[in-house]
Amino acid sequence: MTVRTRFAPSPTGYLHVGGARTALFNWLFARRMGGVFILRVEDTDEARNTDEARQAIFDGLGWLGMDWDEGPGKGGPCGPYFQSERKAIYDAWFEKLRAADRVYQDGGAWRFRFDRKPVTMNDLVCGEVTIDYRDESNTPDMVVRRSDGSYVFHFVNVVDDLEMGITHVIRGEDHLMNTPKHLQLIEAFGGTAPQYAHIPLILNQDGSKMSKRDEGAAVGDYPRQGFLPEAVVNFIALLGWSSKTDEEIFTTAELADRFSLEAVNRAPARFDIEKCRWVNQQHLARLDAAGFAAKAEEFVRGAGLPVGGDWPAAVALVRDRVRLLGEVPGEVGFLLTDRYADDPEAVAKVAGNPAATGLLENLASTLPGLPAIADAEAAKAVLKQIADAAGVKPGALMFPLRVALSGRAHGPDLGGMMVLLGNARCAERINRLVAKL
RNA sequence: GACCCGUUCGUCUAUCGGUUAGGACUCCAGAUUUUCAUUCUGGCAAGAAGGGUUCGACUCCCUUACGGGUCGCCA
Repeated sequence: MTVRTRFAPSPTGYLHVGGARTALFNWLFARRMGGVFILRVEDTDEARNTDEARQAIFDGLGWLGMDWDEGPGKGGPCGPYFQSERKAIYDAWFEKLRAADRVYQDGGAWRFRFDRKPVTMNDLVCGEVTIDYRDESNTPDMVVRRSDGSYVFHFVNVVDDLEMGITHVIRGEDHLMNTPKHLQLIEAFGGTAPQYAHIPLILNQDGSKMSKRDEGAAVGDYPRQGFLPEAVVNFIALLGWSSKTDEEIFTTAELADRFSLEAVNRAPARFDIEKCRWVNQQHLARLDAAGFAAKAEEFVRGAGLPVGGDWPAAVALVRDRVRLLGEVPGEVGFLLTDRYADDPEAVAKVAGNPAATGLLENLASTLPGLPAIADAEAAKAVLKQIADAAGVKPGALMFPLRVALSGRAHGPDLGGMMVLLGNARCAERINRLVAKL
């Protein structure tokens, strides 16, 4: 029997990291088992559904690289995959319940009559859990159909899992107490229950429940900041799952190769955006030069910077200085354009050092007459020559020069900067700074 | 409140009765670097508490505490 899993979000907000991780575990499990991953949109709450939310789900899953085998835009033998289009199916299943006298009307709504007995589930993550339905006060008969004729979550969720042949339901722990209800419905239908795996929730750094407003909560925010989808997938996989080895950086394919429900933890995990950034840096570091440049280019252009001929060299010079691609424009800007802002603090520091001006002037007047600086070694030689002439160490010239060339106190290798900028441009920038001193 | 699930460094985690309790993020120190970043080396830091069971418990059992979840004509 082939494994069939599903992600069944309701389009009522943005795609949340918690939801993304639920989707990921379903996707990973299906891929690992050579099964089928289904996307089903649970849009039964007309009042709260929005088109933006629906689109956010598609965009988010697409960006993260989770492709679905059946679902919206893809079709499949169990469609339609929007619950809002499955009314006839639900009506038919509801009739079964009525014929079996398992529902009764209450205030216009229909309630499902629970079997008053202990219900035991065997959860793949939580183990054996029993809820006693003899205690009616704790387990009142549930509404399955509203007075307006529409069906509630429990009903449609169970019907669709049955209709779609779902073999494994992997969902958040907030559904654990719903499972015996679903088991009772399945029994009433005479169906075969899927296996359940309830995964722990994701909490904020402070242990509170993660909500949509918290930092890092919205999957849609990640692309803009320059996270790589594989890095985000890697990081959220590590929230509640472990490879049981010391390795933690995995490609999505590697995760799909190693994933198992047995290795899923039972305790909720806190979300640490710092570590997420570190994971992103690790994935960035694994990109080859061309790959990194291509991804960075998008952000650099987005920041309104020109991507010129020296772009590959410029990006190579700064690539290991960033954890997010969104940081690249700020790092390379001065290499791509002459129009960048000087850091007033850095300039003030240079101005406070009287010896710096003379050094810079000497360098600026020497540079144009020199052959083009070919590499960092050559650059150092030039600086040493100027410094020696003034009887100081090269270090005395380096900070002022860095500020002159980049407008900032910190940056990439100074020699590399000089090579990229060229003698003439270096001289211009030095003169420009000297004029400000 | 009732009913469930959980509890190892600040955080993510390894350990499936016998370990100096390991790794990673963060932080600190050192090396490299003109600077910052990167990289490398080293360091700080944990079994919630109390009872059992056992030759031996982080690991099994019980109690308490704490955390989370669920108790809708939301999903």
